[in-house]
Amino acid sequence: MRGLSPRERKRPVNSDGPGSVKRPARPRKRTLGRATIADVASAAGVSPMTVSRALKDSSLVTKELRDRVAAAVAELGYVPNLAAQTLASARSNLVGVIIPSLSNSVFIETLTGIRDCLSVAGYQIIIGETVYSADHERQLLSTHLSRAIDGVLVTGVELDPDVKRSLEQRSIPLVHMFDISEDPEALSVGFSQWQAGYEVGKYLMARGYKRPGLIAGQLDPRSLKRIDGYRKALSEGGIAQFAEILTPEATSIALGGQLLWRQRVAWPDCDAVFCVNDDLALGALFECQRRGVQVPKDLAIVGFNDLPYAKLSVPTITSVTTPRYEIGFQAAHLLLRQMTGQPLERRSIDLGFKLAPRESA
Amino acid sequence: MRGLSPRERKRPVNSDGPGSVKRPARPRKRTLGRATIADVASAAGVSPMTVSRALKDSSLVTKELRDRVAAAVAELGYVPNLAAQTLASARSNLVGVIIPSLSNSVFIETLTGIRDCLSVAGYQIIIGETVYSADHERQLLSTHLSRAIDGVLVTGVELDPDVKRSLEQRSIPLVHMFDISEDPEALSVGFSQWQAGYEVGKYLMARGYKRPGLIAGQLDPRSLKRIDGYRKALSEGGIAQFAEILTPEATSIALGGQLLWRQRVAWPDCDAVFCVNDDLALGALFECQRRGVQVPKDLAIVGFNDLPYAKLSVPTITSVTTPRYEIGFQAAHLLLRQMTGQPLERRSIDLGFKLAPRESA
DNA sequence: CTGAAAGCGCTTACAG
DNA sequence: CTGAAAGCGCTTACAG
Repeated sequence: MRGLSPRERKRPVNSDGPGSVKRPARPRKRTLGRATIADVASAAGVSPMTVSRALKDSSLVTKELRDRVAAAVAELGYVPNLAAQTLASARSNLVGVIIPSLSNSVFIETLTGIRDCLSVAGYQIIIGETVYSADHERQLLSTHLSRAIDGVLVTGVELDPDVKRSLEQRSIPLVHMFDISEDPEALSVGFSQWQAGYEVGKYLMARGYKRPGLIAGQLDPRSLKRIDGYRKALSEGGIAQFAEILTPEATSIALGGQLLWRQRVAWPDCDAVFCVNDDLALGALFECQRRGVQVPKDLAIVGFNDLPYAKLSVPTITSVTTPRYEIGFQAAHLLLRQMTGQPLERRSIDLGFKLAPRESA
Repeated sequence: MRGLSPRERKRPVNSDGPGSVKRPARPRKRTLGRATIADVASAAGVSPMTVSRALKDSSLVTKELRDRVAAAVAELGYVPNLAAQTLASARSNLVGVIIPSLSNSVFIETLTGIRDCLSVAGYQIIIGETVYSADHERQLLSTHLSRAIDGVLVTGVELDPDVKRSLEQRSIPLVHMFDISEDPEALSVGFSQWQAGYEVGKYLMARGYKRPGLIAGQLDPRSLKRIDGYRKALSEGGIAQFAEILTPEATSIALGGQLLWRQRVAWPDCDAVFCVNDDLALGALFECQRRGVQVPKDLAIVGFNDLPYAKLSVPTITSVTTPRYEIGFQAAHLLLRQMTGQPLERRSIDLGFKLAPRESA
């Protein structure tokens, strides 16, 4: 300790003087026994502030003190208390991420992108699943607010007005993902869902399919936009009546099979189906295989998102490749710039999508 | 406010007396403008403690005050600051969950089970992905420690000794998931991975397959145990040499196809393959279909975990159903009891597994 | 049932 | 470059 007298841990001492009328409460120990910054400080023979600085930005502290601090940290197994840090600095280094569902693997890569971008900047993420419910979303945001998040990433461009207000009120930066906001003020990273649906429709028409149908579950805003774009393309191709099965049920491979068959029964003359996501498409493909419907000869199938199995199934599934990882990464990057007050080149980033023609259509 | 004089927000006032030598620092505002418990208190005409109590356990406060507090909370849009709560109470209401990977959908249901159990008890979870690396796991735990987690749920029964020590040191409850610990002290919820592999081997032998092989990626401890059990069953059936392709590569549907073919080339006489998980099995099935290998006639396929597609693919995939949701729920429940100091009926819970014979084997 | 005081473990904002 | 003081927004532990 190089002759430096270690400082005492400062705690008010109960010097109950003779003049005191009421007996003041004794100082109470409420500590957990974990090493604190004060422990490190006294072990290193410096002030807590020096420890704090050495830990944050070592360039502010001389090498000698820095080394002493490092040694003390290692020796005591000191782990900073982020609750205290958050309270004192009013920064949590926490970013809230709101996604519809973890079971929809579409969002997993996005989470990875977010994490890859944010972790190097020292941020952690807390994930909230809305389960496609606005109520849940509101609830989640409130929880996130109580954790004092520094920013939020939310799936979709539509947001509950109350939620929006409380974020603005606290000036918590927000970036939308998976779609492009119409609001010029809003930050968003994604692609045009409508356009993607439109191009699927155009593609099927161009391939010569005469009677394309559609199956969809979930019916979240993004699916609805794809459906809308798809319809537009069909109308432009002269198709007036849509052969669609829509249901609010949660999407799944199993649901794909069910919807496909309902669709077949209702419109046996359809020669193609757009499944608004790949899980539905895979389920539809399995159902066709089981029922002896040849894909694409009897029925063409198009999925959406290009999940890993789309290029591996037999036949491979025509789908739309979406930049899921990139959406997460870029959205996080944009949020980072906003949180740190850096200038933004643009407020919305359209990452596009890509139709991937394969064997099924 | 019913004639009650709202209390002033107590902040030290700069009464710089004439006797003072140095000018004391002015009190500094560092607040964010968000309503605090003190704001609610003065709006409701009560003390902060009453607000705190009304919010936590309303039975401690008279209905009248409770209502006044509720009104003030609503009016001010008060959201409690969990960082302050954590710091003051030394409880974070945060549970750390360590899983290998979010992209492996096996763990998603487990997360749901955990959340379902913990959320009603008022706990939030923070997820850490180890990416199957012990280093990452150590790092994650350290981050979780700095967030002052009240408990941890970790995948697998093996744990870095350092990590274990620092958890014990802080007496943070820990429950292992997905396997049964041999350590009688440890808490664990899962099933016997070894036994599951063993039964797959027995099943294939019983079905008359003469030359069963195996493909595996990842090679995490649980896969290795399954492999081990599988080998044991084969040995007992008189098979001395194993037709296996093992690789540490991350598991995926695509990898399943590759490994299957390598396995075929190396051992063309194999009549069955155990794929240590369903993704490998699905990839293997696709590869067979593409290569014209009939399943199960030419080659039987068994997967593991019984993911949704296993019962939907054509042919359906024989697999082992694992209680993933239940593991999460029960593990969380056990952790909850441990965290709240309730007695434990048993320290390890074997939830079992179930072989699901289907078309592929 | 209610409240005043002190403390949780950090950092901000100063001062030197 | 370093440190002493005060404060962040809650709760604990008392006292009445």
